[in-house]
Amino acid sequence: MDDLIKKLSKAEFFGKFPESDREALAELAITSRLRVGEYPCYQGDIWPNVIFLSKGKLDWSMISVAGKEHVLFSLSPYDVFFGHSIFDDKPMPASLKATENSIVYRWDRKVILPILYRHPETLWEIAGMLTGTMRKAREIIYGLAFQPVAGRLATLLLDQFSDPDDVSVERDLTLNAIASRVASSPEVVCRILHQFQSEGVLEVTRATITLHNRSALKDMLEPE
Amino acid sequence: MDDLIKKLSKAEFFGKFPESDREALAELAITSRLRVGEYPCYQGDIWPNVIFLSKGKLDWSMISVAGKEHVLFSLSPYDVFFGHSIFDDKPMPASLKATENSIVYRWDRKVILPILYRHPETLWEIAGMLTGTMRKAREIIYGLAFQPVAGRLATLLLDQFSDPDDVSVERDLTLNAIASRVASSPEVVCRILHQFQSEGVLEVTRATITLHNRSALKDMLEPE
DNA sequence: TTTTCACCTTGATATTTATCAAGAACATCG
DNA sequence: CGATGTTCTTGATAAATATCAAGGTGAAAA
Repeated sequence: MDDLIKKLSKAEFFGKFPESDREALAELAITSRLRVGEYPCYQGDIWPNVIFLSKGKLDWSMISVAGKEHVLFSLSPYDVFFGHSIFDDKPMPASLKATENSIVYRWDRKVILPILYRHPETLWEIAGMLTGTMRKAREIIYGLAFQPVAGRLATLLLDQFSDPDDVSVERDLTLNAIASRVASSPEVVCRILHQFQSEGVLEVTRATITLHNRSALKDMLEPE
Repeated sequence: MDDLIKKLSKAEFFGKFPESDREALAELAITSRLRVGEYPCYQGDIWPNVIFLSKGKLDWSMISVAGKEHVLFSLSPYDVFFGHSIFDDKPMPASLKATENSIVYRWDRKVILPILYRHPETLWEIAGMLTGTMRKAREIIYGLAFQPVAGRLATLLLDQFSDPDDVSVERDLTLNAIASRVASSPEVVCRILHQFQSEGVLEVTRATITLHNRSALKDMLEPE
């Protein structure tokens, strides 16, 4: 419990709250333990909640009528997520799916709204968070509208190698997982990865990816 | 001036404000007249403003490094738009472009923020508006990730024929304009339009489009 | 150690989409 | 009314992507 209070203080959003509010939040939180593959919230649900991810990983993903999945982004520990329905009571436009065993704290609108209203700046901060998500969505649209699969894959890789010193990463994503993030198929991803390899940009083995030429990936995105 | 106060009261967002606030807003608004093709805000600008469109039409669109344009949605009279920068001081992710001669009222953050803070519920409403745009973005992503051009075109047409009684619309969009909304090229749009015609779904002339089979368009989106 | 299973890899092929080019239809303006 | 410029249309072609199928690889479980 004290543990949760401390964790909340590390969250970008709740960190700005006064300690007393965090205590109240910790008091009211509903804890869930999620197994890999479970969905705390499913596309189409009315789900007026706020969650705080304490441990694990959640994917925010859409599922098409044909059954394909597209992962828009993931939540990591200390992330806070506001369900769309909390603002407009309409169905959720995508699903949350646990890709690791996770621990999640949840508050219903009825519970959290009074606390949020204690300090109006908080409400303004919410708009800031939502703007952040809108910017992410914009990047996704940009990729889909203007870039070929190779470009989207390059973006994803640059994201994985975000630390300029890292030249090698464990492959924690399967080809299927990658495909569902770049809106393509595992076969195509496989081919492009090997094409990058043949161009000397990187090296793939079953367990790792080693980056040899970061700027080649960047140039692919902003030609010049 | 009184005119503006009255118009503001018809806006979804400002309509919920007390009259006195609308008066203050009308007082502080900066008016711009825009010609077709002008950009009140350009992708990359820091633009911490709120605008109210009184007359005309504005497109919210992204431009790729290669120079292609993708229109995400349009603003119509009485729409209110919050520039992303107002929440996070970062560059705007897309541009606003006048596609008709327009009249726009604008408030800078410094000016409007005190008024918004008068009533905290207002701040919550903002989150609701942003959620609305996020839902639009979600639809766009869904189209790009899961649907072929024909499907996106079908969605756009159903949108144009939103009134179930309308079977014929003036073509106010050129093939180029349509292409930049479905992220494709005018040639491809032209072909698909004629393909729809040959299937008896609709009829295209230079000036109008007549819908013969609305459900065929819908079935295209949700196969079954 | 063998079995099993999920994942990766590659080829062959079909489909979709983009692009280039050229001509036709139409509207506008002098 | 003719000239001009934009928009539409269509063909030919190339490129990108999806899909199906089959076999390979490695890790974990029995």
